[in-house]
Amino acid sequence: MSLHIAPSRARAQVPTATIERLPAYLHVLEHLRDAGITTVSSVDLAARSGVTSAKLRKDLSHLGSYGTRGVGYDVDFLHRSIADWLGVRQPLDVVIVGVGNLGHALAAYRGFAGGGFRIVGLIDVDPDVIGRTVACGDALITVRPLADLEFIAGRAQIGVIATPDASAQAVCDRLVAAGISLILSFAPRFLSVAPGVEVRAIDMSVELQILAFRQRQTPLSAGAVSA
Amino acid sequence: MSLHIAPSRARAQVPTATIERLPAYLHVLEHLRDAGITTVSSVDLAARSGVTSAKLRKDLSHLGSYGTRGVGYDVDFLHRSIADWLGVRQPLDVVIVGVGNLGHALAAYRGFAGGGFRIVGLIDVDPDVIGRTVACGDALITVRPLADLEFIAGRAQIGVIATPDASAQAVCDRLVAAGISLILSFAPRFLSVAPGVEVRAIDMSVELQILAFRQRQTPLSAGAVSA
DNA sequence: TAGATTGTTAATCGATTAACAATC
DNA sequence: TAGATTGTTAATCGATTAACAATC
Repeated sequence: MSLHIAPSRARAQVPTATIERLPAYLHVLEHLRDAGITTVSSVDLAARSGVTSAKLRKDLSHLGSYGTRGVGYDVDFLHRSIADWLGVRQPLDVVIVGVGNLGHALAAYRGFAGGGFRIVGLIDVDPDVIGRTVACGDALITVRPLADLEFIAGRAQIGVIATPDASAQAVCDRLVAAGISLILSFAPRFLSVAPGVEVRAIDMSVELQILAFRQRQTPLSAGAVSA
Repeated sequence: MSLHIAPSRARAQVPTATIERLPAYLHVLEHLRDAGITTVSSVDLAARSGVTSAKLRKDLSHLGSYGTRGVGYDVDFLHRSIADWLGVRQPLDVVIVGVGNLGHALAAYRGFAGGGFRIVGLIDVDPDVIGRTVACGDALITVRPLADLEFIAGRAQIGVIATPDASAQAVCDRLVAAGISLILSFAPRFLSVAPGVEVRAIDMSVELQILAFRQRQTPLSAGAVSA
């Protein structure tokens, strides 16, 4: 990586692969903390996260030096350090477009609050759904019509697309036009967006296909236990 | 990769990264086919899939030679070839444990049938939900009690865990004990399983955190447009 | 001091990319 | 033939791993 551009914020580039694992560590650390465990070794934490200890130590070493040789990591301190580093402490506002079964499931999802996210808006087109109140963590949010999308999106940083496939691209375009640059999509279609907008797409069917194929290709497990 | 073991089924190992992209190509090809487009170039197909054309050609080259130089790929032939190769033609049976909002969303998901999956069972603990009939694609499936898990699992190859976090590991253990070796989990916790069992976990909160962080780290887009 | 465990090094492995010869 | 596009090569890049010196 050597895209020098700009006065460069020194923070030595952390590998993508590492970033994608950090939330998992965070989650395990929360479990440990809740269980009253105060210290953990890289071997233990790694096993609970489904990675090797070498990989875990390498990952953490990119963020800094948070452990004590001969002892391990302080659960609470490491958790705070990673959370700070990821920027989880400063919650991001989320708008969900499409309040069907999936939208409801997402709204009800307890993990959001803990992960530093706050649902600030729910949008749908169905007259039967518009106006209904949905419990999102502690808050009660009223479902608003599609016409209000721009207004609501203006208050959010993240847009979640949980609409049918056919409407996904249109919704995506409107979200981007309203200033959203982070989109999580559950529609089984590739969304094209302007440069600078980050899209992460989850397609259940694709996930199942990958899973099914992996098994077929490795009939005699090569270590198994995945995250 | 050189894990020689066993009489080795020659089929030259295809890279994991390639396998994970194949379902996306498949999906775009379906769109093209439905739109009546019969031929597509690697540049076009790649753009619609969110990858570079070099990567696409390299990926396809691992499966075989399905294009025509100077012309491109026949949409229908390439689709059939990839589908055959992935083994999508022979549908896999799925049991979903946990029929809350997420379970319902999964059951209603149209993409499953097209992707070569068939839902054969729904399990829940809630007396209000047990006995209810849910439309899964064409089929109507009745939600059965947790006690029936082993019976239903015996008829399935894939288990989907859509229960609350607290029950996930227990359900996972029972699925594995019942002979399931492919598990897709939506519980935000790491599941430990015996070697040979493949687990793929999707945690919405983790997905959002990765998304949010990516944006923070690349303030001036480095190409953007992701799959 | 002896035992334990981190943080880092260097070697290996796998994935991406650009370029182009082969060929329609 | 001229133009287009594949399939493959070789170079680059990034991620994983094992081993160990540093240090509690």
